Amino acid sequence: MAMRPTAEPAARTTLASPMNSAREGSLRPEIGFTPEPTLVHERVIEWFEGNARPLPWREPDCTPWGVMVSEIMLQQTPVVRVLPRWELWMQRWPKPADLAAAPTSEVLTAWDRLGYPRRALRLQAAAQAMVERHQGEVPRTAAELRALPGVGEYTAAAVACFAFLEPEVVVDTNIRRVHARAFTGHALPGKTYTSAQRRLAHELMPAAEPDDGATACAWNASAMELGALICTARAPQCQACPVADLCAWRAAGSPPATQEQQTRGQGWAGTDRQVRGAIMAVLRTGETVGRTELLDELPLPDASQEQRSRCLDSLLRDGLAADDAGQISLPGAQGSASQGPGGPVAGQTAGTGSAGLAAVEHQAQRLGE
DNA sequence: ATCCAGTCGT
DNA sequence: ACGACCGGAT
Repeated sequence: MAMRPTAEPAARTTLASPMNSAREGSLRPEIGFTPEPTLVHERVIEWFEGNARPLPWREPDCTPWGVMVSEIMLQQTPVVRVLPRWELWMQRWPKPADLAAAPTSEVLTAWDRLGYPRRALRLQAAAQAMVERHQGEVPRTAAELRALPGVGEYTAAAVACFAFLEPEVVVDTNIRRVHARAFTGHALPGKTYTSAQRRLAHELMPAAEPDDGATACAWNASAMELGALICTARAPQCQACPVADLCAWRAAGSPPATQEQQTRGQGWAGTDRQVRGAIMAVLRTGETVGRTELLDELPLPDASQEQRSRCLDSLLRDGLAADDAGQISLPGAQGSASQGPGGPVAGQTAGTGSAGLAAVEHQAQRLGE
């Protein structure tokens, strides 16, 4: 696992591909032109070396805990909104044990307006589970990570890969889109992650030596970054894409997304999510208020009494709020202690400037020490 | 209205 | 497999 700093980048090693034997691609009747994965790997990884954003959780000195915190915060949340919260979070709770011992009210306040605050609850529950089951350390394997609260298929693979260089198949919304365009020839991947897409993602992984996760991780990080910066959902920057000439979607004439591929909007105004968010915004100020006053002061004139009440009850059930004899506040002490029936959701149970592949290499170094 | 490094319960 | 779950920006 240990890689010397002067070692040749993993991307330079020969990449074997199980798919096509042709040098540049193949013509499949039902799809059209399909590029040779090996060539795409080489191009995208090289592009990543010079174009990756210098994100702190990709720095060589970032701990696995820092990687994990970033992955949770980044769920359905853009990088620019995560950055400041992540910095404060890591400064305040540099290890899982620190977060595990923190008052939940402080955890939710620090989460601020990142959205989906149940993620903060689950992250604290995950930290507590790591203290109990993993000696306060972030576990190394995707299977162990997957068992933690708030860690799904994507996050388990991402933490195992980016923090420990495990050769996991990482598939997020960016990567699904890159695959859909470059290899399947579709404008968008569709709403649901299908088994066919999962199979394709596995087939597309570079086949490196069994013990070398660096190449797999470089491909994961590179494809993700390409989707985030170039192969974006709308107005992709194909003129700056390193594989524009290999892209199946481009080869097909860049057909627009079909109705099937469109993602239905979730809506916001008038939803319970908006009302819950408004309640949480009040509680985050640190205020402790009577149930009636709290519901009355919500800045949502269109929300019915019934909806307000229902949303507060759901927050109490989720462990995002606490009710002390009619006085509502953020939940006080650590995580699971005194909650309503059922308990809280959490329950128990790049080198500085250019970063890029250099960061992956440095991670390898650190792990080898 | 759509998108964003998704997860969870039904 | 589908909907709920936050919030800001385009």
